[in-house]
Amino acid sequence: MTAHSLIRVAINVPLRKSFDYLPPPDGQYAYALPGCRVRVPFGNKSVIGIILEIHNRQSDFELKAVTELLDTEPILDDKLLELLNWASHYYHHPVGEVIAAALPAMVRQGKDITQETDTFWQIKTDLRGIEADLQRAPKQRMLYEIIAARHGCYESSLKAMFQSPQPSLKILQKKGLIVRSKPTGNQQSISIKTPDFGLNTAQAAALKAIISADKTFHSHLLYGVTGSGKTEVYLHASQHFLEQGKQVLILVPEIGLTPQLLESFQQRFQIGITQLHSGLSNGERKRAWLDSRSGNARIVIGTRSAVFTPMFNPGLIIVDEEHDGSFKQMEGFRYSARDIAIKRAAMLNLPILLGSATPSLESLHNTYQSKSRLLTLPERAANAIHPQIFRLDMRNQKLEGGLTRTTINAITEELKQGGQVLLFLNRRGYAPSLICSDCGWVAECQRCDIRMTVHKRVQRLRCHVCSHEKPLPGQCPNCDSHNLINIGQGTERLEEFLGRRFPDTGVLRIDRDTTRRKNTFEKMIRSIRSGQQKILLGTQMIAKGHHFPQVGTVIILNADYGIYGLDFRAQEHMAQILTQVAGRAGRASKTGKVYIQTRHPEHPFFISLEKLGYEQFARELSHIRKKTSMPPFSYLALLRAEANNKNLVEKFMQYTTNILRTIPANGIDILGPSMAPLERKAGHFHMQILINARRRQALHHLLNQAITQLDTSKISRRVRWSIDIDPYDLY
DNA sequence: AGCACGCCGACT
DNA sequence: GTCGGCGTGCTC
Repeated sequence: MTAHSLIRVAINVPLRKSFDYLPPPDGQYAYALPGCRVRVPFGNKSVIGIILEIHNRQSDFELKAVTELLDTEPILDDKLLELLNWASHYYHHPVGEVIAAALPAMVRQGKDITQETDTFWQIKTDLRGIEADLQRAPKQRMLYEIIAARHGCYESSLKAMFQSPQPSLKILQKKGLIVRSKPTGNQQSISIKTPDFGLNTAQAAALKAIISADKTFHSHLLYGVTGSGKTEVYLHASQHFLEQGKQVLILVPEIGLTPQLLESFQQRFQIGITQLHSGLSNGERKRAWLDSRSGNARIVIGTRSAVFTPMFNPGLIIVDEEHDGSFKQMEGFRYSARDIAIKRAAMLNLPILLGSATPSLESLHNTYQSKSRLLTLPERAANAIHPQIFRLDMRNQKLEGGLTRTTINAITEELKQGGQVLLFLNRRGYAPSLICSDCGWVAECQRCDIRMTVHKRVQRLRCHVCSHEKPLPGQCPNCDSHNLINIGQGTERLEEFLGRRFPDTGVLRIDRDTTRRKNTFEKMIRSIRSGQQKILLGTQMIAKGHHFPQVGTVIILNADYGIYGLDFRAQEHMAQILTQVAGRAGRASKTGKVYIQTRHPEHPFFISLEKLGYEQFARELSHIRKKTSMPPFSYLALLRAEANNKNLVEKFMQYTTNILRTIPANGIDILGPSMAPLERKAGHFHMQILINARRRQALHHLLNQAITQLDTSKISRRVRWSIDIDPYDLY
């Protein structure tokens, strides 16, 4: 480093640039490296930034000096920094904000990250003779056994495996069974608890493909229906890398919805497993982050933002339920954790495993293009009995509680046989609209262009867009009539109806309203498995990856979204939901039944999906996308803008469109500007421009130029605008 | 974003 | 007279 070196710093502000500083005044300078945190003067305050680069280029600014260097070694290694830089460019999002998204709050705020001294526990006495002591204390016994099996263990690893191990450890220490000590060095060796399950031919082939080139980038799409044994492949593949002393990163859509995956890993590997998800406190998140970074945690399982977790020695990345929309961040820095995971694997030269029973068209397309390898797990023989599917015409039918006669008979029949019934309705609340039968008044949100949903139990009207709510009126606010009627079906109303219609049967509703409190979802899942409730109903939540072995009949109430849906992904989504939900029906012993209520029973959508099965149907959808030049055959960017003044948004959008149209570009369609499908949201007017490009390169080139102009324009400061690369939906 | 500066309206 | 509204500019 020369004396002229400047320090380029990323700061968490929405500006698409970084800032140069002079080295800190004292000898800390020598340690200043990319990836270290610094405290710097910024405007008239002091903020934390991350060093991006040390360089000796000229600067046009009157530079200030770094106040303080906070780390003596980088907290983000070069590879991770490179990934974050790439993401910043790819998503056209300010680096400072991208880096901020990758750091736990405490690290971002400049808190000390030296790991608090981690107690290392070892076995002092053999269990012989005192077994009785631990007979009544299963937790202590488990802790003891883990410490014994691993020849000693860090307390932090135990914390990652158990709720709060400290009290039990104290007691074990008092009993003289364990002792604090120095690490012996071989605690990294893994212990595999559950005996190895054999793999079937397809699983073994998949495993072989994954580990055959275990030190180079390869993308694998593991395609298999629920129960085909994907988890077993994850476990074996992980084992291969763990045995080499490497770490495994596992991304899941929502940790609360996939507790079995975590359980499987915890049961199989007596090794540091750490979780990263929204339910953690700031302290816990920092701890998990540090454990992954130090290599103390060997398996890291987390949601979206865990894709940025630093790792000491990464060996494999797994993305479970890769098609799931929750991997896409929908606001602020709008990234796809799945896509970034693929990029990260490529940069680190590691294999990546994407798993799904209903892969996204993008991932399937990658396999057709040989960018990814398709590993198919056929159904196990026991599950090969496909459910019977019945499409029920809702037209000209007398509906009871939104259900056709046939549907109700099907429920009665299943209950008679002692099985469970699962009803899928993607609408929470009691009824999606409230209208006055005398004057035609409709309950609408004052701040959004949408009808308010009736929530009967809490006696309130709620807006599902902006969460605005108000008391349920007793009479029409317009004409004082008492004839207010609920229109349509929500899960709450369906629950009420089913409770009345089947009074002797337990009914369980699972949606965001009934699972709001922590852990209720898991409790409900357990309760379903125990068979207490015979009728289950819920939204999307119940469609995600759970085995309910006693469910014999599945009923889908609003399948028509897949036909009417304006969104270009509507059919793909509905096909995924139908396939996943239908996969819940029936197990080895008897054929399951799936009833789909629709107004278009003869629509090709249903016929093709049923006839072709998911994979072939996905190919058909892919042809349509190709014809219409939509992803994965084109690349999209959505430029959105909002303001409380409609006029202003329109002016900004016109200005932006002019910029976009004057930049020469090949193979690019600019659609819009148009009002967003929901013109008014929470009192703000929304507009958007859709940019559809044949080539990614051209799209980025266009955006870079347009953004430069927008960033320097006055009007852009008066609206909130953002760019969404590879948007998940067009809303 | 967050903050300061600055220039016009309705208050003690 | 001045408190405060938000339009404008700037952050190395």
